[in-house]
Amino acid sequence: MEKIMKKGDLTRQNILSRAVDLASQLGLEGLSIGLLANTLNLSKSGLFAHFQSKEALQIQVLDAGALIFSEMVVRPAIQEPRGEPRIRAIFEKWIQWVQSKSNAGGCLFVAASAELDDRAGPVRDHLVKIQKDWLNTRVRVAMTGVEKGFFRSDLDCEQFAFEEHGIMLAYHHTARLLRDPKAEVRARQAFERLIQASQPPRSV
Amino acid sequence: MEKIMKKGDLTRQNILSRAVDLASQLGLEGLSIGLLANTLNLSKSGLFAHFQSKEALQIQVLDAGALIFSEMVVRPAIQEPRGEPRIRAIFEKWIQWVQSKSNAGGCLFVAASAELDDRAGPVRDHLVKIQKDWLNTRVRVAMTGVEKGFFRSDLDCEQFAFEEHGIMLAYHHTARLLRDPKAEVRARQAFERLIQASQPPRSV
DNA sequence: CAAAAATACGAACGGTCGTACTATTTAGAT
DNA sequence: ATCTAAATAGTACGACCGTTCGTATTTTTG
Repeated sequence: MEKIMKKGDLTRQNILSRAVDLASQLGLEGLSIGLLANTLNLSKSGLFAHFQSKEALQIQVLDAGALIFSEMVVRPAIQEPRGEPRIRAIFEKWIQWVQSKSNAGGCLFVAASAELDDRAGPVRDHLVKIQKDWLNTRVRVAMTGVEKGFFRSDLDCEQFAFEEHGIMLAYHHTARLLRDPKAEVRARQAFERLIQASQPPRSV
Repeated sequence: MEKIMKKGDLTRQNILSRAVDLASQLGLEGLSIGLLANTLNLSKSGLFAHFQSKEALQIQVLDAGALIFSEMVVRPAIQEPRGEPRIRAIFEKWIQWVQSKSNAGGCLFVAASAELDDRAGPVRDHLVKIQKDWLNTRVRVAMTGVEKGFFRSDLDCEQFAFEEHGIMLAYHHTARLLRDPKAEVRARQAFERLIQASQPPRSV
């Protein structure tokens, strides 16, 4: 049974795929229904009928983006063995995600975070949930790093995830806005320092 | 001679002050001339006459924001003594800047960076210049930290500034989007770890 | 105080925005 | 092949966008 999907669902997926691209460039607010329809050779009203409001579209764009992120970053990392390999895989895939050509406009969530951090409403709430989920995932992975003995037993895993996030944000900024070719090296260096500080004290 | 400023320059300053606020909430693109005029009881065309285009307005908003940042962060930090006090003052004032009530919509430059990182044109170029200036300032301050012996002589000062920036970005995200009350503690902890790693090796 | 220059206003322009309604086309089931 | 329901198109709406222009008002200057 391949055909669970009616035709409408297929075009909706098509729309969302393009919408994720555009939203990463123009932001969730800057993404307009008319423009989105034009780039897909659809009528504005025909496209609009798939969502009942722009707000609903924005929420589905976030979900579609999160799904891609899961497939490109979370899934391949999760199937690495627990401990060091998985921790390093997350960072590696995350870097690749930022560089990914499908992210022509930069990471959708970096853009959306800056855009929505001071707005209220369901779109913001949805973004917060997605971001907290991703944070928690990384906290848990750090915990398995502790269990496997790769990390110190007294490591503050939430602190680890916080600092890891900071490295990625600085990388995003340095690579995408400043276009500094050293950005990736800087990010890796910072990550190695974070790893080292999280490991059991060196036997001297 | 107090009156170098004609009346028009005064209102222009007023406009820019409000515009910086609004832009930090709505972004540089989301900031509209009509709305800006309304909140100031000005006519749209009267306001527009001060700038000849929205693009010019956006550039001046960035400059106005950079000026406020200079006065709230750079200047007080610079007049601290070289070395550790100045380095810590930068971080401290920077944290206060993010919390500052004048930044109701979050840091203008975080918002603008995410918005403009994939656009071309003079507004983006202007933002890049401002951001590079700030980065260079911090690199130079780190260098004086080396000269004063507070930091290791082989410290990579650009790397230091990169990681410092990451901590602030993670703080911004964690405090403003996630509304995590532990954000500030996390940021301080990360900064202490960065400081410690930058200091001369502990005599054991 | 008058002349000149700077500043602000009101109305209007062509566009695009999100959304609502109605029609037309298309697809799937019988 | 026909009927029904889903999917898309068409049209219109009021609101707001950035921008222009002509005019009125205020400020500065001589």
